[in-house]
Amino acid sequence: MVDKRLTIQKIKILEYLHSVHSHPTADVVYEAVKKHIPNISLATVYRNLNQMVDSGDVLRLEINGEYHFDGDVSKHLHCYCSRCGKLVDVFNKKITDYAIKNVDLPGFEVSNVQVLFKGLCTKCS
Amino acid sequence: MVDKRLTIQKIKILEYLHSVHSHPTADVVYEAVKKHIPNISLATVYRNLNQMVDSGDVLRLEINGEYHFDGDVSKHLHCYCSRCGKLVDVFNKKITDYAIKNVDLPGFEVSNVQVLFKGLCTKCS
DNA sequence: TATCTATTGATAATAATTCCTATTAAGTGA
DNA sequence: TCACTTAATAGGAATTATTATCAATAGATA
Repeated sequence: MVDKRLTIQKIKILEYLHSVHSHPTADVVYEAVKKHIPNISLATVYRNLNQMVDSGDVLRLEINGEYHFDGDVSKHLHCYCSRCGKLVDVFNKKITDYAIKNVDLPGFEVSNVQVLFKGLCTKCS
Repeated sequence: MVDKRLTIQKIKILEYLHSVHSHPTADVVYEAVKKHIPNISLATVYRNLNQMVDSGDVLRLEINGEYHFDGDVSKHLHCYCSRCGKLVDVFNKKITDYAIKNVDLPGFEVSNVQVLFKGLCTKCS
């Protein structure tokens, strides 16, 4: 019995996400994967990205009304420049660990913490 | 010389945001303010909400592809139930303070930290 | 290799947000 | 108080990211 099939589309999408640290939007992923699978559909990209988010293999961030996808699901934070739009990773396990340890939400079962620093990057400030 | 005018629309929008803790979407704000200003336009609500976000008088959260607005701009965290969609405030200054103190981003000027806990609420888990 | 059915490609549909423009009304100064 | 300037509004059209639909295709299993 099969209920999830491994297709070239899925492989190439995940491969691309693992090869970059740029937090691409679905459209950017689409353009990149198109180089390997010229007739891939944008719907397929969205469909698979959402599936990967649901299964926990990909992270989805919402910035400025758009979804950004991240192939790195290890605990890390993000930093966003409000002026130029640059979005970068921040590896600081201390902060997420501290947050989870101290949050104290009786009954609430935390599965994920998202931390986003907004401000101005070196070039823009 | 005037460059920002205080209109009834703005006043009612802000009044509404200050009266609730439900993190309404633009549409919900629109329906609420309509009770006071029946012919207010949805575009006006969006225009003013965005203006308030830019000026720092209102907070904007992105959850599930929608903007949610929060009239409380004091430092606090948010907690979101992935199943029922409930979004609640978490007042825990320790965590944001710790995050800002420990983030260590040379050159980056942090103006705001957003912390979102995702998981299952008491009823849903 | 034949079969089953999950997945795809193409495109239509949806929905949140922004844009456009004639009209209205805040704020200012006479 | 009143007229004037122009920022802001109402209403609706336009835009755009994302999702739904469905016949055709291609993974997995035996």
